Amino acid sequence: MDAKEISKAVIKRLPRYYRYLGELMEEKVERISSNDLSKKMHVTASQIRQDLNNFGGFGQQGYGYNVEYLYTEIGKILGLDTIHPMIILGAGNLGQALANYGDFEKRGFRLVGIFDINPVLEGISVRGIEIRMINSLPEFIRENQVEIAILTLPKNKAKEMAKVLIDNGIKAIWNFAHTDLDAPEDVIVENVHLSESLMALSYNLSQYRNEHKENKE
Amino acid sequence: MDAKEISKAVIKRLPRYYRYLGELMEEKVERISSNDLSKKMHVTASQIRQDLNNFGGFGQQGYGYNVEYLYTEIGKILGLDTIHPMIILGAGNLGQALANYGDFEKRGFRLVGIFDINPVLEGISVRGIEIRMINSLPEFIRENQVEIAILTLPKNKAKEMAKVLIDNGIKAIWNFAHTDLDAPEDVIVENVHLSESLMALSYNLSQYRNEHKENKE
DNA sequence: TAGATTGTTAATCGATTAACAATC
DNA sequence: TAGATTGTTAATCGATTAACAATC
Repeated sequence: MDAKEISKAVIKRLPRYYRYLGELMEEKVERISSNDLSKKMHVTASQIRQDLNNFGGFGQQGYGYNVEYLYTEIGKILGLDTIHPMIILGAGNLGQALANYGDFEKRGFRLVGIFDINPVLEGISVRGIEIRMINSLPEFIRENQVEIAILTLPKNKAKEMAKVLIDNGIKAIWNFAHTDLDAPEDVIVENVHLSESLMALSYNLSQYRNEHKENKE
Repeated sequence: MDAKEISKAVIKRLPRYYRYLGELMEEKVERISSNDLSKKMHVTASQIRQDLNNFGGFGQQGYGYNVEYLYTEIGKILGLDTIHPMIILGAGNLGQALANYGDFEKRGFRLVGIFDINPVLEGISVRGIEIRMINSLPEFIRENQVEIAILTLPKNKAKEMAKVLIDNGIKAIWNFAHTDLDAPEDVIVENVHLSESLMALSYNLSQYRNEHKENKE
């Protein structure tokens, strides 16, 4: 009874609603209409109402949406009302940067371990968490009920380590390696391919230049 | 005469084609059909042919696509055949991690400067590039013809600094700050909202759990 | 009550997939 | 030439927008 499947596009927009609602709360705004929110966010009011109604009627006719209530509800939908024990695999620059990013913690993402394959790093602490070696990974995942693994290893190691993670029962992988991972259906993989994002930027840059070249000749 | 507008969805897929073609080259594969590539990438062959034909007929009937040729052509489309001088704004953990990421360089993204607002960091070198203060930014952008700014400042500083960048002629901003930026149409903004990506992962995690709860009771 | 604004259905738009003639 | 595979048109599918009755 999983009702209607929610489209990926809708899911991707939810965190942005959540962010704007958080800002409205900081500004002590109590209620907002889909129309006002649409102007702030540069989307259509219709899309906002459609998106929210996938999850239930959070608004009230003639009134709009209660900001705090909607914020909380979207938080629940996103699973931010639960603690998610999380490890980092790859204690390089990016891994350490993510380890040092404190905001995750307050959304329920609790970093409990950092792992690497390089013995030189063993025992070094990042944000009070000491770097462990891969051989202790299986036991650690079980004992700490780790759900999420952040994968910041180089691509040649990533696929192999993803397998280890999956074999040991990890539920989700946040993948920063420049490769696609093979994972069974019940393991969630969310990719952050930074170089691909930069290439998209680069495309738009070249594109804009070409479009405006003729006019200048 | 900018012909037909290419959809954003297509652009987002190009870097992935580029990555797979690069891997095929490493494996010394000379040619590939849309059908074989579609199996590797888990997309439809039809989509591959449609996508590529937005930019021209790169294939040959009865033969398929020449891997190296297609790789080069997609590289050109993405603007990877040009040098893009680039600066980082925000020398925190993430900024330094990106500075240390060497792969950008070989795609034409040349890091020429790192800036911060914290005077303590002034003069410290990251990857041979010393951290500069914001007051020298305008002159630096002009003299080095900087095109791209990587914005890794905290969100309260990001909007303000984006304005400085734009006023001084930056062409594109790769935005890692947890906020949307206001930019005129001719300035490209590519957002990387890491926490939103993690929330999407979290949603899928909760979702999967809910779908399988009933079965276990 | 009258005005405002949602929830929801219907219409439109765009993107993906299927099909096949063209052609190497 | 026969077989393979593209480029491209047509069909389908899904997502976005518009419209409006329901209702606070």
